[in-house]
Amino acid sequence: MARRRDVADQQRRLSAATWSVLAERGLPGLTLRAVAERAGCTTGMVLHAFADKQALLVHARELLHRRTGERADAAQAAAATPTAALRALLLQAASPTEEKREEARVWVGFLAAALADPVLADLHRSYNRRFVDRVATLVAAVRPDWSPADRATTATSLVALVEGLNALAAVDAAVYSDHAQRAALDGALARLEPPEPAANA
Amino acid sequence: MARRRDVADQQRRLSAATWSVLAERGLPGLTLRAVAERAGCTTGMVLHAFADKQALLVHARELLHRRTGERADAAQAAAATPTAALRALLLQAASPTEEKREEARVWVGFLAAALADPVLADLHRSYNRRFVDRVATLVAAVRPDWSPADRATTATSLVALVEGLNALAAVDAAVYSDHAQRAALDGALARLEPPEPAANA
DNA sequence: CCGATACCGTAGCGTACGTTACGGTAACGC
DNA sequence: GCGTTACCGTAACGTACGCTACGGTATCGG
Repeated sequence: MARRRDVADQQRRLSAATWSVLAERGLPGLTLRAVAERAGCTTGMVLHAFADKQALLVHARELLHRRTGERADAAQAAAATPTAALRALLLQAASPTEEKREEARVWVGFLAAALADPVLADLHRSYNRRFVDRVATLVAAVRPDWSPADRATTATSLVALVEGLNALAAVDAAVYSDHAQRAALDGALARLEPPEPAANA
Repeated sequence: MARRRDVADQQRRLSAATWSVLAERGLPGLTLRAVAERAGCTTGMVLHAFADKQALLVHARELLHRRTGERADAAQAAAATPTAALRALLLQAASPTEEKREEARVWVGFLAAALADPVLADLHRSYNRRFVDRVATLVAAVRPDWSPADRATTATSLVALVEGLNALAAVDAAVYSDHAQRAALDGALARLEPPEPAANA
């Protein structure tokens, strides 16, 4: 062995460069040359660290999942009740932060890329199902009286609404404004909270 | 002038070839060479009819809009009441037809492409707002007692839910099955139909 | 019946991409 | 201290893309 440089630091710098390119140029702009230029190295080193373009794509997809996952964890942890946690988890996805807009754009890009790339499609399914499970768990905590089928339907509906809002807001921020997104989620969440814990029907 | 061949027929054949390529290879596969090969001609003629790659993209985007618009018209026309029309319009978007899966995939591709192409972004905004207006009109007919703000929120929510379901179903048909999509839309539409036309609250 | 003209196929240019082969260089073992 | 070895920059190859220049061909006007 010889010349052992800081592999972890390289990986970190490449991750930062990858996300920087993704946020600025979108997924079609995520070329090996762009990542190398942003990281201050050459394509040789990038391919030495990733071996393949698809490995870079998988890494970038994991970056997106980690970002959204950490934010979801934080939103859930800050809430006291399951109802508040569910609300925080979903509303956190509809915020006017530029960081969120970046993530929404990147998410749309990966969604489109997954249509032609089976590996990315598997990743997308896995991550999305994890999100659905997260929402379904909170829904079960909020409404344990509902049937599992109803809870599952509610969870998938909420996820579809959130992702739909994010995807549409990425292109039309005027119609799908922050206010519109919050109002849409409030309306959907209203079906979970009965006005009074009285007798059913 | 000399040699006037059937321009309309050429346009029709190119449209069919364009959609065929789009459905099969997705938007990244929509190259001039692919369209030419599918239409049985060469890139020279394609560029003679479209002058530019972006003109082909715009034409393809209009094709998608026309397809979805015609289907929406048919769904609305077959319904008797505004409630049924709204339901038919939204449910029509959630059907197990392979044709619909194609359209959903193409829609996702154009959504992602709009993030980097201002022309496609304008088209997307225009078409999507037309869809929102269509839904909003039906919502206004169903619930004239609601405020315009509530009706607008409901319309954008329904559109976001439908597009989110379609986009997610394009990648994960198991979780977002036909049954799941119908159940999600039924739940969202339930908020529009009060159980009895009794007094408010 | 023939020249002019609109049409379109052929071929290729320039570019950017992923990928690879190779050489230089710096670090570790002995 | 030096040879070995891992590491990475350089350069280029092959491919596919959008696009264009040019020439052949079929069609219409006279």
